[in-house]
Amino acid sequence: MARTAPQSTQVTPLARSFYDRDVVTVARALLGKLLVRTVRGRRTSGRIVEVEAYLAEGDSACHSFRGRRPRNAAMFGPPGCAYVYSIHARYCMNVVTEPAGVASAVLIRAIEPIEGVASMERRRGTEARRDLARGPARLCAALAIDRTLDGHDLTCGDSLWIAGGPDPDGVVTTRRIGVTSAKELPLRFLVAGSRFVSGTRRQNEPAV
DNA sequence: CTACCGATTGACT
DNA sequence: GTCAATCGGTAGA
Repeated sequence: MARTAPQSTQVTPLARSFYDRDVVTVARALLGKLLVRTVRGRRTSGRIVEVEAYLAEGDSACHSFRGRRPRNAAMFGPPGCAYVYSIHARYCMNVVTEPAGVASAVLIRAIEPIEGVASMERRRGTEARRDLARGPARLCAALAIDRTLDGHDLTCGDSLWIAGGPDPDGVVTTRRIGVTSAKELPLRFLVAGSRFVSGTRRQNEPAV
C-alpha cells in the first residue's frame, strides 16, 4: 500500500443506527465526532464542537413545524442524511435523525479544523484558524458544502460523512442562537472549553 | 407576480 | 455592543 500521511483519527462513517435515535441523544453524541468532506479526492475534516437539536414536535423554530415543503423534504427522509438549506444567502448543514417521517434534525454549528486547513483558509478567505468553521455558514463555506449535498447519505463514506471521535470531557447546554421562536428551549450543546465554538461569552453560559 | 423575512455574517461604534 | 447586506423560500394578491 502506498505511504500516506498518518491518520490519527478513524474515518469510517457512523452507521445509520447512530442517527436513528432521539434527536437530543444524537446531538450530544455528535460532539467530538469527525465531520469529513472530500472534494476530488482531497479531504478536509474537523471535530464537531457545537450543535443544536430541532424537534419534530412542539418546536416552532424547527423548519418542519409548518409541515413538509420542497425546501425541508430531507428532514422527512431517513436518518443519517444531510439537510442543507440556505439562509441570508449562506448555507447551513443539519443531520437528519429519528425514523423516516419524524422530521427532526441536528444543526452542526461549529467544528475545530483538523485536516485540510489550507483548503479551508482558501475557501473562507481568511487564515484565522479560530474563525474558519466557527458558525454554521462559515463551517459550510470551509468544507464547500452547498445545496447539492441536500439529502446526501452520510453513512456511505462518500463526499460528506461523519466518523467516530473522542467523547468530550464536558458538555455545556445553552439556549439556541438566532432563533426567533422557542428561544427558551435548552437545545444547544457545546464542547466545554473549546475555543472553536460560536456565540458570545454570555450566550455560552450554561442555561440549565 | 410582489412582499416579506430568517437556524448569519462581517463591518463598524 | 449595533446594524444592514444578502437571496431563496414561502405566502398572498
